[in-house]
Amino acid sequence: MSSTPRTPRTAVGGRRHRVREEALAEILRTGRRLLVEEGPGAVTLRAIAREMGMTAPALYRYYAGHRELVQALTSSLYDELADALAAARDRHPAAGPGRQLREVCHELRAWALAHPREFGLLFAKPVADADTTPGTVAHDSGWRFGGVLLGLMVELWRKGGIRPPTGLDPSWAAQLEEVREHLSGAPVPLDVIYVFVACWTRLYGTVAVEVFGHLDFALTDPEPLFTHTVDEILAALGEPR
Amino acid sequence: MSSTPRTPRTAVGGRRHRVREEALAEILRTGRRLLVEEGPGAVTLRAIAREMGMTAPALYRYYAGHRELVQALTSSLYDELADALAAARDRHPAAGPGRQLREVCHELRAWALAHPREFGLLFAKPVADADTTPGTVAHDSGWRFGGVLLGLMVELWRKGGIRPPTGLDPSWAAQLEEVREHLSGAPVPLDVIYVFVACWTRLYGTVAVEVFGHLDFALTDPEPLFTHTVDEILAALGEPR
DNA sequence: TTAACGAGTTAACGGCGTTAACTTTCAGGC
DNA sequence: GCCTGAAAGTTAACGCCGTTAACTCGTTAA
Repeated sequence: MSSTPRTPRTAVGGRRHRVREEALAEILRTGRRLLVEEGPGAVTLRAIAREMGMTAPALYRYYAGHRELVQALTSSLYDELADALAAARDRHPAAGPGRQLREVCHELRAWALAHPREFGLLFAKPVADADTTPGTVAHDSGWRFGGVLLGLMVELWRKGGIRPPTGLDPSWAAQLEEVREHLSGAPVPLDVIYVFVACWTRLYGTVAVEVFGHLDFALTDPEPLFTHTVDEILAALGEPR
Repeated sequence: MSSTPRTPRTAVGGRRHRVREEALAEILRTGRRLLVEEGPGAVTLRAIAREMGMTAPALYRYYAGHRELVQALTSSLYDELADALAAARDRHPAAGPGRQLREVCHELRAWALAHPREFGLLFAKPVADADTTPGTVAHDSGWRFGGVLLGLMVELWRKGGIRPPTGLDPSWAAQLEEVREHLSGAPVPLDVIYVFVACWTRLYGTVAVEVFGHLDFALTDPEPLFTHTVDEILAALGEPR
């Protein structure tokens, strides 16, 4: 049995620690380049090591295996997407949550179209395919990403424009606690969260169906459809065009 | 160079032809079982051959390679899904296209939840990942599947309930010809096709986001959300609840 | 009857993830 | 200032994968 620790105890200030951080960053950089230039199938331990002038087993000093490396790459991409969305949100800080959410939606589509392979890695697969254990880092980064959308939706709810559908059987939504935990203490009612999820579903579907090419058969330019969908989403959140 | 023809010329009535057809069917059956029981990564030439008591190179008598085999599996799954949707459509033939489309939407979700791995193979990946050449059999089977939805939408359009959004810039939709070809001569206007695509996008997104587990964080039972979404889709097609 | 062909085999190549056993380099305590 | 131990990296190997080449065997059709 190998006695190598997963995360070696390098002094945080020391040189060794700095070199290790840079190696970790280069691994993710290389993996992403392979993902972008040659597709998800090319993100391979041996290929990454080759590009870095190393051999594959050396990567086990940094990640427990191929799956963990891809997981780390996924997390970093979630973070980057979250940053892009946050930047779009803060582009016009005084414009109000409606306008800001509109910007964020379009930024999501723009990011997906500019980085289709990355978007595919994040969203084009079952989040739990009997492999990825829940509660991982990817899960947290996913929350960072979704939090940008949720935060603006909460602001819109505070403005009072949301009219949740009446008569909804509240037989669902028991895990509200986790959502509320990530909403940092906003007592959002259940039916409003329902609206949030409905809007998120719609946004995701619109972007995914376009990026994954399932729309090529019908539309040459899906942009008007997207803008129209965002209009309807914002109308559902009490912010008509 | 190997001189083996891709599709040997076996007499269509003869015994040899029958045996070959059964072998082709068994390959797909085995591939699907591996997909369902062990995930997409287990659909392997060697594994399929092993299960069938053969060796991997023998499969090259039936498919040009791994990609073509998976493609054939994809097509057969599209066909099965199309059959399921058509059956749901014909369950209540006299109920009118609105009720029928409602049934079909719920059947789509039911099929996806009952066969998540298959659904993932069909929809959880870029349709053109620099590999799959367009115009293949999968493309045709995909049309068979989408045709069930499109057909009912056309019927709804004939009923006259659709109010397409006004003032849409028609800068999109040049490939209407291909859509019309598969609509078998129904002169559907552009803005109505726009409504079709918007509804299809919404339906796909709702099902996909649930099946791929991107909703687990918020909802324990997404069924009410789905029913509500179908209601809105049908309202957009002129068939309020 | 015989020649062609379909179906299947074995052997091999290169690439993959992963493990084991080894060497080298370097940081920190005596 | 040396020494020890851990971190970083190596080579070799195992079993998987897709794919190709060269071969055998049985059936079919002329």
